[in-house]
Amino acid sequence: MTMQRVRSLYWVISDQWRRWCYSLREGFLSFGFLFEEEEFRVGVWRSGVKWLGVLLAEFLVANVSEGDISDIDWTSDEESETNLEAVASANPTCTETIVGNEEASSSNAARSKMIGHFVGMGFAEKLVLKAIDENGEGNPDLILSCILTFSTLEESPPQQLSTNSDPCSSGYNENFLNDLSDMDSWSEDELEVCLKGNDAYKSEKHKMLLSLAESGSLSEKEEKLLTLANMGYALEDVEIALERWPETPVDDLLEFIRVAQMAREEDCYLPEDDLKPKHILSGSSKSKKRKHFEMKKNVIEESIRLPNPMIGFGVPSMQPPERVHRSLPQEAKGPPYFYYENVALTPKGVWDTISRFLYDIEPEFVDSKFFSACARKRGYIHNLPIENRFPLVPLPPLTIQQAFPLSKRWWPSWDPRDKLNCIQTAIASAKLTERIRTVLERSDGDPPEAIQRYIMEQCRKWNLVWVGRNKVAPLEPDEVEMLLGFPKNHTRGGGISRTDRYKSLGNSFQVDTVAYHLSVLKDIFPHGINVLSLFSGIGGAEVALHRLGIKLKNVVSIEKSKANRDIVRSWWEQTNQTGTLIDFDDVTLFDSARVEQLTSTIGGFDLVVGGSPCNNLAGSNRVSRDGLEGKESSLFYDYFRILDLVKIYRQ
DNA sequence: AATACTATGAGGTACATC
DNA sequence: GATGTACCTCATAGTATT
Repeated sequence: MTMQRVRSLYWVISDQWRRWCYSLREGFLSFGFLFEEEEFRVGVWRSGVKWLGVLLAEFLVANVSEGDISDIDWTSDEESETNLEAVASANPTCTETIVGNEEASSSNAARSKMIGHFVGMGFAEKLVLKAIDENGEGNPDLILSCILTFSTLEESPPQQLSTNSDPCSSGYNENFLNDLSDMDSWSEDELEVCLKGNDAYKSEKHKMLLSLAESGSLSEKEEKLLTLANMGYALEDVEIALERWPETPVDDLLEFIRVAQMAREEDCYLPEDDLKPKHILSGSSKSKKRKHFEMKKNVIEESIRLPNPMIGFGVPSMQPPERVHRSLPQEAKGPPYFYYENVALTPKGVWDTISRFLYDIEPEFVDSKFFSACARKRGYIHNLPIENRFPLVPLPPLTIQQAFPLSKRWWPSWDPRDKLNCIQTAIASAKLTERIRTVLERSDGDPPEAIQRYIMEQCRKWNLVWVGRNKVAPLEPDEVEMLLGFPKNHTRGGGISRTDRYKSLGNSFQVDTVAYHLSVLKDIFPHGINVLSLFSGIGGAEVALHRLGIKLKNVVSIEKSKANRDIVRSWWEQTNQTGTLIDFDDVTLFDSARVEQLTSTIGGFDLVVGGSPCNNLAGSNRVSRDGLEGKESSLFYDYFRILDLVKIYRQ
């Protein structure tokens, strides 16, 4: 790793404080790097580039936090552990260490936990202590906000490297990076780590392993090591890979190693070649390297692709895809189980970000057309088992003709549709359908092809169905309810307008799809579950669980719209639920105190379910399709925040 | 004041063709 | 590969009507 490479790292923070902190806590350093004036974000889902980032980060952490770099002006205050230590504490054991150093007189375990929590997020302990002293320990959100204020006051977030030397701010990054380039300050040990890719080191270690193998005293890990080394891979790479993913099969390790090698190949462009491991460079021409580089770029852009057919891990009506097993990272495993939903066709990079926050779990993209007569392409990220799912019965109609048998009589032969498009929040006006009718009445029999094309275009655009001779109409609200799997008149009453019914329905889950995924909970929780439902809307998740026959013990529902809350409340009473329904209106105000209180009251949430606002992601939005940072869609981060709190308090 | 209507494309994916 | 074609999308803001 050349120092030039290290210098080109920069930290993606600026106005994105929260993400940075959380990513840090998750163990993924959320930084990017610049290469030839192009920006690369690190941490892209399942792309080799993330691994490159992890590799770089581990290198930095290993070599700096453990070493004694005397000329870095961290601080004169020994209490300040520096944020860098917190970076190291992306490894949870390190967090514990820091908490453990906390004076034993601090018998208050909650305080300790709290400090550890924030330090683990990457804040300097000094700031954390200060914030806790000022705010007490009762309200973590307040403390977080206070810490952020301190941090912001003490620095201006670096877009580029500068010379900020404040140890309590991210200025440490800059010092740390700049000073890394100063080789004089490196201890011999550190240099040895840098150099250990060279041939001498490699062959010696390799020889040692070979001799151990002869005596038959190799551990499983060493055996893997030797296997890969014999295949010609650098021991250095194999060791790093094995250390990080000890349980990983050899095939996956190979991919990691390949990425590591590509990382070093990139370094070939840079002037300082001294530290380069020679075994990787031999015979690689510049054009070949360029090819690699471009390939990696594509990896970023195409890191998440939609499956075709869009059936996720399988749907009832089709043969399951080849892959029927998945392994989740330890930290993602339930309980609590969680289920997150949003539109599949977002602006680029959005699902990468969402996945990165939700434990790097691969999104399951499913089109509800396999569960309903209407399409609904959505992505779901969850930690539920994917074996032994079962669908709701009765199976809903899967074609327009089955769903609307009366329409057959009026359906013209030149309208080939058997599925409706995605149900949205607005419907066609009566003017449009009237226009279509008058156009059609001008011609006997089939209209001219141009007219047919126009009408088909409008029918697809507005999801129109044939309801009479020459007469098309938008779906009625109760028909939408049926297509989405809700009971008839679910959204009726309560003073809600027709327009708002369409809006609420258009923003909802497709119940059969969600229920199919949630069905595995029935065996896990035979006596019922406690549900935290964020962005509940008209209660798609609740209806799905109820229809699955899963008893709802306690449901805490957070929904902004009063009309929607009333709908869920009304449904709750109509269905004679024996559990308790508690509702809140503002997800941003749902803080740790509430989570703690509710957790202790009901005994822990078993499921956190929700689909965060899509309006800044959805293609229909021509005004404010701003991506995940949009006004409403950024509430996704609250989903993550609250899920995180639920996990903390459930322990 | 509440509700209904209307104008407003970009940004993708998927597939065929060259 | 490059290019062209067909198709689809959990919406919003302003205006008109009830």
